[in-house]
Amino acid sequence: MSQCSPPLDLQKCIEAATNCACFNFRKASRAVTQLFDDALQPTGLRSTQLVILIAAAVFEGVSVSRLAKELVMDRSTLTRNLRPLERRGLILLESGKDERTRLVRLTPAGQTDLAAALPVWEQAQLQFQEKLGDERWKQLLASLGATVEVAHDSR
Amino acid sequence: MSQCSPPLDLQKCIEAATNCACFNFRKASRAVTQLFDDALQPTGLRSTQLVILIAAAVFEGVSVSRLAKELVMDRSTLTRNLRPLERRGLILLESGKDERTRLVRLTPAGQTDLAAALPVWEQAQLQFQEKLGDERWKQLLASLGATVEVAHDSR
DNA sequence: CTCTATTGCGTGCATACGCACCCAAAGTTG
DNA sequence: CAACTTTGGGTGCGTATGCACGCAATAGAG
Repeated sequence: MSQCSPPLDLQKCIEAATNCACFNFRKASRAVTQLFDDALQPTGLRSTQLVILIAAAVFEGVSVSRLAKELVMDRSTLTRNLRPLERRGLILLESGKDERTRLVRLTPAGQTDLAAALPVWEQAQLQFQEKLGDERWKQLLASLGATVEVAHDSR
Repeated sequence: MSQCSPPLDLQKCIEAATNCACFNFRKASRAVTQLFDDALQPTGLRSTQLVILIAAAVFEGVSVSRLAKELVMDRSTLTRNLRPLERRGLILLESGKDERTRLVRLTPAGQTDLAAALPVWEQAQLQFQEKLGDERWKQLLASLGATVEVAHDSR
């Protein structure tokens, strides 16, 4: 068997570590998540949970599947992410006319907590924007959107 | 008690949903991760695992803590992420001179799998770059780096 | 109306993520 | 050296993530 495995190209590894889209996105995502989780701590909500509450407010009475599509998230992931919020009484899952669907609604407590968290979120967001530079953020936001389209919609 | 909770401003919610850095980063991160996990499936490695193998190759014999810092990841997260790779015999954790440290090394099997996965990764990366636009990706990569600095180093 | 395909959700499984906490080894100070 | 501090790691807990699979309700075909 003269078939030997290709030698491990360290240079390629370094290049991959530097340029990998997946790695760099995940890394940035972790860093930003921590920043926002930190800021949101006094609200008792994680950034992921705040996002869900916001989406529940905007898409009042939406089904789980539809909401998952909006958030570009697996349906089963959303199902589980809803659980802690439901336990804490911030959202409610009720059946629609179609007995299969489960409609997501904000409870009054959820509305209160969301309303209280929004200013805290805004503060964190503005601080981040400022530190990154408004112009750069604007551009970055557009690129994040383009990335989702490229990565998700072409699957 | 005339102290009523602030009314829930739907417009603010929509604005938050649209602009939130955390949400948009996490969303993009999910989409890109799926794209790469998809592409990497024949290699038997997830994108997160490939990244760790690459890092293990580049930082040969590095400690867990140091590697976690490099990857901008919690130490305990890395500890657990190493486990499946160790079980599969792709990496090895050995003690250093300092009895506290655990040094991460690629096994021969790990080197083989990594070498085999690199071309697959490159294919996925190039495809993504091409669809997003090379110039845009270049810019985006720089902004991702700046984001990590802003979000992480300022904590 | 029955049979079948589709749709909406949930669960089991495995991994990914980070905080709080604990333990042991190494360094520091008196 | 003994006592304290710092450092490197792991674990318990709870959440986040998605795939494969299964179940029930609906829609569609005949």
